[in-house]
Amino acid sequence: MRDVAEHAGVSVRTVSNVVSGYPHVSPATRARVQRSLDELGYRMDYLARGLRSGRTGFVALAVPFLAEPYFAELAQAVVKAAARRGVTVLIESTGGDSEVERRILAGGLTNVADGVLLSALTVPPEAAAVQPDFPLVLLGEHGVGDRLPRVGIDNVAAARTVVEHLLDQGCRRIVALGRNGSENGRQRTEGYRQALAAARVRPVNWLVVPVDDWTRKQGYDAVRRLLDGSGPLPDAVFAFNDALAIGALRALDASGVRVPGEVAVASIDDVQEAAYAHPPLTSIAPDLDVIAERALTLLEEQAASQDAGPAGSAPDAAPFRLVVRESSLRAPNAPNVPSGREASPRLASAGEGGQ
Amino acid sequence: MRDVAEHAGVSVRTVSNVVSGYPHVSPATRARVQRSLDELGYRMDYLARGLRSGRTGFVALAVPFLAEPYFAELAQAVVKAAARRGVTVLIESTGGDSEVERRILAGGLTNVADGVLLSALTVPPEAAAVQPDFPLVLLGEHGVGDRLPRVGIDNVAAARTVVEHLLDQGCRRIVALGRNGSENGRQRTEGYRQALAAARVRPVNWLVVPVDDWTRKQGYDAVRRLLDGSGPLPDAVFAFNDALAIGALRALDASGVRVPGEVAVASIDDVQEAAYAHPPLTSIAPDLDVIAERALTLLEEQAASQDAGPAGSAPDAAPFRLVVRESSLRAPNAPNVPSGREASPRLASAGEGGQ
DNA sequence: GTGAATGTTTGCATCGATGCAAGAGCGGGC
DNA sequence: GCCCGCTCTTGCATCGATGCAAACATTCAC
Repeated sequence: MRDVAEHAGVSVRTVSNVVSGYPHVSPATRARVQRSLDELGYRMDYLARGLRSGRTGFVALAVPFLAEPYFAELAQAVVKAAARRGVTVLIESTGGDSEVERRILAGGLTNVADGVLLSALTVPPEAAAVQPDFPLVLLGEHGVGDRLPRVGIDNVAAARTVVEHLLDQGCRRIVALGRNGSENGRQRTEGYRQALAAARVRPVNWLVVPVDDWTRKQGYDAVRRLLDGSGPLPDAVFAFNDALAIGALRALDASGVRVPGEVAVASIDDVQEAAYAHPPLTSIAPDLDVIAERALTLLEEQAASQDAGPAGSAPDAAPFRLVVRESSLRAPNAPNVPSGREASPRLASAGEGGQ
Repeated sequence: MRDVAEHAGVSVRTVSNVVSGYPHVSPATRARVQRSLDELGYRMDYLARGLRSGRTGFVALAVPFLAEPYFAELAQAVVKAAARRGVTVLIESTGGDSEVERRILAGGLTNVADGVLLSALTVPPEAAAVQPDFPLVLLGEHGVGDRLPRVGIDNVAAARTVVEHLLDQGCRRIVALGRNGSENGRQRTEGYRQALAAARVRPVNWLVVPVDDWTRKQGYDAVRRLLDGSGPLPDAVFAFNDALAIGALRALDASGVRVPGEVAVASIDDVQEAAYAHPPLTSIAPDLDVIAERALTLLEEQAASQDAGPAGSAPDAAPFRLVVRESSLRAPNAPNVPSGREASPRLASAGEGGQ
């Protein structure tokens, strides 16, 4: 910048004024500086700006596994929303390592980012208890410390919606696939329970199958074990996310079980892959755009407020929709076409998120 | 840091020495400073360090679409490799916008990252012509400016390997699905041509189907059109990436065409989804770990060399493997199990990358 | 006891930008 | 003719860390 100033014959400060769009610069000077800027190929050093001004224009997003489609699509939505605000997203993949997550909660990304969005598998309670001194919003995870602001769908309601749909299809022996140590898993189990209880399903038909993590492989293995077991077959599988459902579908197919004829399948996430599954997968579609938008807004509000740290959480949940596809239709007369979010509007009933 | 220095009764410089692990600090002092560090909850300001030292510890990775599984898995591999070196990855999603890519090539991420990894859909020739003044490595894209260093598989060889495999299975009317404006598309088409020519397939059976982009939807639509057309059915589809293949599989299934019985399908990428497709998809698996590792090494070398900019490219290609699954086996006697990379070693023949 | 060698600590300048407030130039009102 | 107010431009200090080299302390050899 000093070079540019010399080249244009003005002070460093004036160059800064031109670059940052300060209004009181004469057109002549502005033009001359601009020319020098171009000629010398000046590039702003964002670090220096960040150091002086305290704001970097970065927002950090930490997710457990970038290669998991749900998180990739979430990241994409955040990047898109951030671009609209002129903000660059710095993505970090924690690998689900709670040590890394702890480090982030402890402020490991402060100074380099104006705010942090954390999508943790499980927020350790003791970490959730402390009040961070930087803008922070949790994505998805919920319920542990309501002290931390959070954006996500109502997991209980989402699970209940899926199970109610399966009940509507005449299923009575529904497996809940995916309980693990996570809070999300607990809540989705709870939604499953509520739906069954409301429908007065006999307790002998309540089946909760645990898994280690929410991957295709775990879904495949769990269903394989289920089919090899001695108990009566279920007539539906409610998978806690699409990856588990995809694995379940493959296992059912491998065992020659017809879907949805013998077993209906539905889950939560509605990743792109779901519409191309075999058969196309019924799933809950969280509104990722709204989630991303709201999360960034919360960060901005925190940054603007004096105390800088996360304030009391706004507890309203993000909206979601149930996207019904062939995998859960017991009387399959729907066309066997991949139906995206807009492709089958008549089949998509509104979710109950947002309240 | 100043606060810590006062609290511990030492100079700022000594605190810096402790933090950065400078060897000549007496144990007593080190302990005292460390205690103050913990007590005051000191956090390093990476911006300031980066400003002073010129190295930030960040590497930028720009990909077109994070939500595309291939790029998500590539990003995951880069993050993992970077973590081993104590480097943090800053991921940017360009949205395939060539304007954004141009901005990155022009140095939009310099100063904030020590190096840039760019996975561009199409590198504009005029942008590839200039010599960047910062460490830069291209991922995947290839052939335009051999001046820019690049890491990726040999697309021609990969495509040839797939088509040879389909020919081995007895296929003679093979569709190449995925030509578009990209250099990658051109090269994969070339590999297809080479394989057919070597096998003396009659020109009437050479079918190249263009698409707009390499997505499931484009694959679905293109195959739909193909099946609705009047020409004789192909007996194999070689899709240029897994997304196209997944779309193709769905279209074939929707039309009641048996895979691999009537039409074999194979492609390139071997994303996790491929092993769970219906039927499990034969695909070329590029060694993403090697690609990521090599790309970071190239960045380091550039950073170490005096001229700082990318030097002449090391033109050796990254290794890949052909992972054979059910979708391409004309006599399907393989178990209908999702076979991951390690799951079916006997079926996986070595690729010819790396030479 | 003296000088050298090694080990430990410190001060100062600096990276590149911006916040702040003052200085320079100029036209108009009374 | 003087002062006020406005526009445009500038100098200086500063953000938080590190490079450099000097200063100080301690030990050792002769």
